[in-house]
Amino acid sequence: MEQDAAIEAFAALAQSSRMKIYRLLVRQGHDGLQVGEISRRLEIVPSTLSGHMAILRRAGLVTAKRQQREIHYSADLAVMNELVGFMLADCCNGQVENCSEILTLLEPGTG
Amino acid sequence: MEQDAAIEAFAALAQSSRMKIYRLLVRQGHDGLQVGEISRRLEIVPSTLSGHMAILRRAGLVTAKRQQREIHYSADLAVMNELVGFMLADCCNGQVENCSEILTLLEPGTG
DNA sequence: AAAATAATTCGTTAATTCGGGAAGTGGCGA
DNA sequence: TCGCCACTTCCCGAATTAACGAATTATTTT
Repeated sequence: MEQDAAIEAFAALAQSSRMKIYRLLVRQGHDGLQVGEISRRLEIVPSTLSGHMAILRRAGLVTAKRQQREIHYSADLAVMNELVGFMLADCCNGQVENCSEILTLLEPGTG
Repeated sequence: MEQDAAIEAFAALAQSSRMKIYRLLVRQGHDGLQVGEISRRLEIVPSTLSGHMAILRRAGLVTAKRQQREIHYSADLAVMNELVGFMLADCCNGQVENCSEILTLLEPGTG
């Protein structure tokens, strides 16, 4: 992951509606949701929502798949991993023993 | 972690200079760096840098400690953990077996 | 007490972001 | 093929964000 990609991902998540969308898709799992359903659940008008989806898509955080008339979006969790790896790379100059915090970090399902 | 806090953290990192600052501090480990040193290394003028440090500080991503005349900043890695936990909470409706991706995620030092 | 150094706050300007209505695409059923 | 439905693109005003010089606050040195 490059810095520009990381910034794009963070910027995508640094907005109330988009964070709700992403977290909703994370909860939905692999199947995801179609745009209309997201629109109804989060009460975001289609044009606005479409813009948000494009931003999340460009950031790589979600993927789109057309099914008949609808477009299904789902969260790509791997990008979150890359993001964290990038941000914490070479922590404590690689002397991880000086930095035990990081070892206990990042256990899934904590939040 | 609340949504507003998460947004504040992401917004703080969604900016080129601030991401460089944060990653620099992550590499420096517990001791951190003083503002003047960050200013020299990243070539950011003091007033601009000060604003960036305040944003990172308010987001909880870094902590400041005065030592004589200088102020030392260091990264607080725990917040990154909370952030990821919050974003991925209830992944796949809690059925983690449907969502094995997350289990292989987030191994430190990957990036 | 005055000068020097470290960092922050203030004020201005330029650029970016956000939300949503109107209009445009593309796929599907009658 | 005509219309409908799901979604996207275009456009706009309003609000937010970014950078930096000048002035300010806080701490140390002489």
